[in-house]
Amino acid sequence: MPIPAPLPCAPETEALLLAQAQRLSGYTLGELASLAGIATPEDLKRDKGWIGILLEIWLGASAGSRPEQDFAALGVELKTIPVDGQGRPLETTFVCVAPLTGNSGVTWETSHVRHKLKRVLWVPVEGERSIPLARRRVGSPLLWSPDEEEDRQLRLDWEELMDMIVLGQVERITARHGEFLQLRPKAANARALTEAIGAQGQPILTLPRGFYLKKNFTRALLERHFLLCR
DNA sequence: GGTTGATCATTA
DNA sequence: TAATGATCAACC
Repeated sequence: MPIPAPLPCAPETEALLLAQAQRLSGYTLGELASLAGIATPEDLKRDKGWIGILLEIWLGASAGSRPEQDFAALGVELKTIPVDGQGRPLETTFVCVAPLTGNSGVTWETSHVRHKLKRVLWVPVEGERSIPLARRRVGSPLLWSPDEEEDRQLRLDWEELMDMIVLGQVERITARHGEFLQLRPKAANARALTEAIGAQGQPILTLPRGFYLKKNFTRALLERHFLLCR
């Protein structure tokens, strides 16, 4: 097997993207970092997005901040997901920031959540903290779109959460709302505030929130893939 | 502050 | 021990 090289730019087709991702499975993060010429941090405490950046480099996604999907021309979003030894997710998955104002007329069909999740390249990575970061291995990738059932599950949670936001109940939302999609803070710290709608319809300042996929959702999605591979 | 990339660490 | 609420870094 030839040693792989990072893609210099976004692949032109889904098939090429998937093929490159498949080439990476089995390699450790230390190997991929070294081959890409970047240093591996001791741990992720101060580099929480490092694995995501590393995989973006290898798959030819434009690194850094971008407004749209990782592979805009393909309409594909890249998500690395930390998993345990059984391939089960260790963390929830951030989807996008939740709009807390200006939501009149927004529907599930036109929502950022649905758009982001329309097509996702999932790349599982060993995530147990007992494994040194450099020795964690990349797993086999999955190019996924929500099926009817998954779309319905997400829509029901999204509608519940958005109703609360629109009705000025954002500060009453906890991570317990939603079976598969939850709303949680997404901020630099507790001092970062953004505008939202208060209980009396007045503007308030509150913590920015993000939509996250709960582990039961991503676990099922990865399991479905695993079953199809046997 | 807001976007991207997420995981940390305290609590229940 | 798992999940919630909090936080870290880079770029703009």
